[in-house]
Amino acid sequence: MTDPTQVPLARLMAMGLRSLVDALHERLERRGLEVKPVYAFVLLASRERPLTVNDVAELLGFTKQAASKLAEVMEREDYLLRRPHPQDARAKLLHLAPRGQRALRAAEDIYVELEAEWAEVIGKRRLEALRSDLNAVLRATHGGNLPPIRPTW
Amino acid sequence: MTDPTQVPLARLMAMGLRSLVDALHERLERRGLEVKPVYAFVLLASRERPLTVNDVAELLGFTKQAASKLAEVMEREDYLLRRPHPQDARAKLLHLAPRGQRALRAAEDIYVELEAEWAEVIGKRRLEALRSDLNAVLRATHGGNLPPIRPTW
DNA sequence: GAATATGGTCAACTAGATTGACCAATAGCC
DNA sequence: GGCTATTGGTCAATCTAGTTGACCATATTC
Repeated sequence: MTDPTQVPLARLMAMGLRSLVDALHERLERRGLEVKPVYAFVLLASRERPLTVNDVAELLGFTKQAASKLAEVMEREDYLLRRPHPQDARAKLLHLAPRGQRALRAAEDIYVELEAEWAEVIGKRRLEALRSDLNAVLRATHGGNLPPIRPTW
Repeated sequence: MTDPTQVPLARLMAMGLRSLVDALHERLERRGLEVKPVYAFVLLASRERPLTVNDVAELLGFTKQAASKLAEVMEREDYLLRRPHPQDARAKLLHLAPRGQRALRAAEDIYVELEAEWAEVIGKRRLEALRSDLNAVLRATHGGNLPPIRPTW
């Protein structure tokens, strides 16, 4: 059975998140990039294609108003560029601006570093297992989708 | 090498956390316990011995003022009981009040359920691996200790 | 026993979210 | 076609969970 005095699973997740986010942003800052944690999630999710404001709201798990504000700030700070959606005149696509591109590449670099450091402790195989297991569990418990990022606190 | 288009590790952690916290609190609420996520972490950490206000601050990763406020609210809502520390007249020990005891037991029950559900997807062995791998990585990257719980956002 | 550090609280403030009202454009439907 | 409902986005006001800063009482150090 599960030992009830173990560290709770949610706490492990929380600490893992905290640890990764802190390390990422420490190293981003050393490269002169002072982005807030939430920026990095948005940039990383914009790799394949530009997101809409609503995509951001869903991704992060907050209201579209809050997502709209965030997009505005990130545009003002030159991470994003709001441009009209070619197919839908209501929507806007959040393209990566030059600084956003740079921050994204830096974040990707740093993730490679961080994952290497994790692999040094538990090994490459176990790290990949961790990744794929989490993916599997999350999709299984959320009808094939991924849940929002922001923790309910 | 690491596929750069994969879901970022921090995002997996964030979603895992979110998923567990949401599920826990949904089920706590169904049992008539309307606690905030942060309460559960404090209660679970109080299992072995009562914490001080400063312990709570360290555990969660915020200021002692904020921890003090939290303790006050949790006392007012009958989850905790602030009592003088027998060895140190400055400090207070946060004992579990009756409702806190109940909430703690409920949370433990629900964690058993949730972990069983995760195990259904990835298996018991992999779940234990996940737990021990996270533990190992966190301790290794934090000088043997565990980092705070609250994500920097 | 003086100086410093630690545990805790009070008060004022702030950042980052929320709710609610609203407009413009699209989609569904008869 | 044209009416209605839905969707994408923003503005404004508000709320809340945290912060910073000042402070007191007790412990610790030398």
